[in-house]
This record gives sequence, structure tokens and C-alpha cells, in this order.
Amino acid sequence: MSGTLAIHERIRRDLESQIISGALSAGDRIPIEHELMAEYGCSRMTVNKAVIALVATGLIERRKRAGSFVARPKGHRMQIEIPDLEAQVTARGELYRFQWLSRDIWRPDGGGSALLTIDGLHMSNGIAFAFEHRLIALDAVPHAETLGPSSGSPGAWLLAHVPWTEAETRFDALNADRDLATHLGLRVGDACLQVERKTWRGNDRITLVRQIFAPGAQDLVARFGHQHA
Amino acid sequence: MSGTLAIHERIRRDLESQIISGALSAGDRIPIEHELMAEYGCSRMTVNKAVIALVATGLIERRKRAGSFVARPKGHRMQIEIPDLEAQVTARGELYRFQWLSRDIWRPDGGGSALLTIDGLHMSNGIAFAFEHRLIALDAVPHAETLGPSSGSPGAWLLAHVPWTEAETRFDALNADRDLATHLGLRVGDACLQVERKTWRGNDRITLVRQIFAPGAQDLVARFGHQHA
DNA sequence: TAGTGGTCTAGACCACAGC
DNA sequence: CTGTGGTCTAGACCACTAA
Repeated sequence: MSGTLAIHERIRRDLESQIISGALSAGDRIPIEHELMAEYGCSRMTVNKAVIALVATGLIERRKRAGSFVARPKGHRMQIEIPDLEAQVTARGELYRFQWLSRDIWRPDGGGSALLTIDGLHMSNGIAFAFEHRLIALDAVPHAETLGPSSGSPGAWLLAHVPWTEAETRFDALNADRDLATHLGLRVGDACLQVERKTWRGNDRITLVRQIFAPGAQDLVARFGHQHA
Repeated sequence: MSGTLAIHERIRRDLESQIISGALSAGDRIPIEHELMAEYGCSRMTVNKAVIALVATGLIERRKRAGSFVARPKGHRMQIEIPDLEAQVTARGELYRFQWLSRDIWRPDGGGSALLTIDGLHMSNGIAFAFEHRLIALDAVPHAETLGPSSGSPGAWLLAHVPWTEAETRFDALNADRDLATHLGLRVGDACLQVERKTWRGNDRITLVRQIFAPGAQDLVARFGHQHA
């Protein structure tokens, strides 16, 4: 089979091509599974695997008793890979350092969960390219209390030590205030890109982090390809 | 089976729980398919379906002859849904309008592909909330030449009429210049969020669009959940 | 080389939503 | 109701690679 395509993969691509080329357009019905079985001379599970994959990418919707239909695109759904900054810098062959600016533990009076708050700078070859403000829930991650200026980047530590189940990332823009401008070598008022991410483990909040980048400094790219190659 | 969970779904969740809880941590080996068959008393395809799903979400990596292992997370991979602005406004029950500012056709001297360039404003209930600058490749989408102030939002038109195969979205921040500030009701220098998207169909470029939002005006959120419920 | 995943078959029963 | 998808079985052969 080397070089050959799995049957389910061939079916998937054929359908995908027909959708992309416009031979099948939004709302059209695609052949039912038994028809595809006959067309490709394979079993139903094989056909099913192909169609399910297209459902997962959002290209097809299935309704019982009615059939499978080409989905009507509502927007652009794409995957974004948000790399750990330390790993990213190191991968470029540059020297990464996380410079700690402040570290505090905040215990609410009500006896709620203690929070570790961290401010710091991500540096590449000695130049700060991002400011980071982070909160870590110590009841969910008690071991984080040992984190300090000798630990390196708290993001990398968390990624390696604490599994998360859900994350939410939000993008926004803000004007640099004096502190931020000083840290990043900008002028006051310069537009910066802020990436805020919250992370949960089940229902427990793990961490909230705001990373602020100078404009153009960070390549935040989301891609969607219908897996061509 | 109503209310009951499919077996493959149960296996998937069980494994996921073990990974999340830390019972299985990064690099650990998970049971081979035959062991899971025995554990759950089901066939191999059923087990396989569960494991494949976890591979798709990036939680598990499989290596032939070696086994399946809990993946070592390298960053945050998440899905972002970038909605069509017209659909989004309409869904909120507000009145959408695209105000055309300019429309030009640019033909390069060398005889390359002609470009339709559009500037406009996305308005909700009469208030502009985003500026849009767009290029459309007319050789790939000749029918777009008919687009004009009576056509509504070019984005919605393209989404409905032109299938795309690949897209790339980039986030950045910029300071509002005088024009932008006037259009969006901001002060000059205010930080704005820019979303730039390029779209292809095969190797042909379809469109490039820059949408610029006032800070906080747009909820650009990417989520990753291990599909809990 | 032996063990693991990758793929496939030729059936089957069931739930459920449209007709 | 009937047709469609959702799920499952109990096998099988093959490719690849780690031991």
C-alpha cells in the first residue's frame, strides 16, 4: 500500500474536491453511505470513516433520515497554534530569558483561593519583546508556590507540569502606558497586541495570563487548510 | 441506548480523564488496543475509534510497534471561529450595513491579474464598528467585478459564492490615524486590533482583507476544550 | 522478528427524524 | 412507517519499526 491512499482517505478527498470546486455547493446532498459503498466498492465503515472526518472539519452536516449535506459556511473556523514563547525563541536559536519583575501571593480575606501573581518580561538575546502578567490559582496548583526568579518562564513550567482541559484566548489592542513603553522600548501610546489566555482543569481555574507584544513583534497566525498534502 | 454513552465515547472520556487527572502523564504509555478491548469487552474497531479521536485532539501520539503515548504539550492549539461580521451583527438582532467608501479596479501594467480594491465600513445600527480594506483577485473571481455599493458586504458575498481551500489569519495592533479615527469615532492614536486574512483556492489567491476594530469592540476568542459536553 | 497500529470486511441491530 | 445515520462485531491482512 506504500504510496497508495487509504480508501477512506480517497473518498474524503474526492468529496472535499467536489465541494471546493463547486460541483457540490452549500446545501447540496451528498450520496448516502450505501451509494458510496457501491461507488468505491468498499464496506460501509470505510465510507463512514471518510464522511465522519468531513463532519469533523465542518464541511458536512448529517441529519438522520434526511441525509448528509454540504455545510453552509458561516465564517472562518481555523486552528491557531499559540506556541510557548520560550520554546519559540529557543527554536530560532536565540537565547531566551524570563526576567521577573514582581512576584506576590495574594490571599483574599474571605479565605478564598490564594493567587500567585507574576509580572515579567520575555527576552530574546537580551531584548524584551513581550510583557507578561500572570495569575496562578494556588489551590489548583499548590506546587507553583515554589516558582520564583530562578525558575525561568512560568508559562513553560505550567505547560510541562500542569495538564489543562480547557483554554480560552482573547485578542485585543491597547495603548502602551509609560511602564509598558519603558519595558518594551516603545513610545507611550504605541499600539500593542494583547493576548489573554485563561486555562481550566475541569472546573478549576489554573491560570490567567496576559501577554503584551509590540506591534509587528509577534507572528500570531491562524491557518485553515483543508489538509491538502 | 438513549441517555447511554456510546462505548467508544466512554473509552475516549475515560482515557481523557486519566490524562487530565494526572493518573497518566505526558510520555506515559496507554494500554494497547487489545488490552482496551479486553477491559471494555468490545471490538477493536470500537477501541480504535476512541483512540483515533484522542489523536485528533492532540492528546495522544501513536508510534507503530511502540504503542500509544500521552502527548507532551508544546503549546496551545485551539480553534478560533472568525464569524462573518454581517452574520454576527444580524444574529444579535441588530441592523447591519456595509458602507462603501471606495471601489477601484487596479490593473498592473505588466498585464498581471486585475485587482478589485474595496474600502468600507461595517455598521451596526448605523454605527461603524470596523473598517475594512479588501483586495479581490479578479482573475480568480471574475464575477466579483459586479460588486458595488448595492451588493452589501463583500465578505458575505465571497463567503456565499466563492469556495476557498486555505486561509491564513494574522493578528496585529496599530494606532488609529486620522481617517480611521474619524470613521470609527476614536481619537487619533487609539490602539486598534487588526485582523488580516488571506484566502486561497488551490494556488490562486482569492482575497486579502484587513479588518480594523476599535479596542474591545470585537470579541475575538479562540477556545480549546476537550469536547466535554 | 515480533508486536503494534492502520486498514478493511460483510454483515448486524437500533434510534430517530422525515415522509 | 421507512430510510438514514450511529454504532458495533469478530474476525482479517498488511506495513512498519522498535526491540
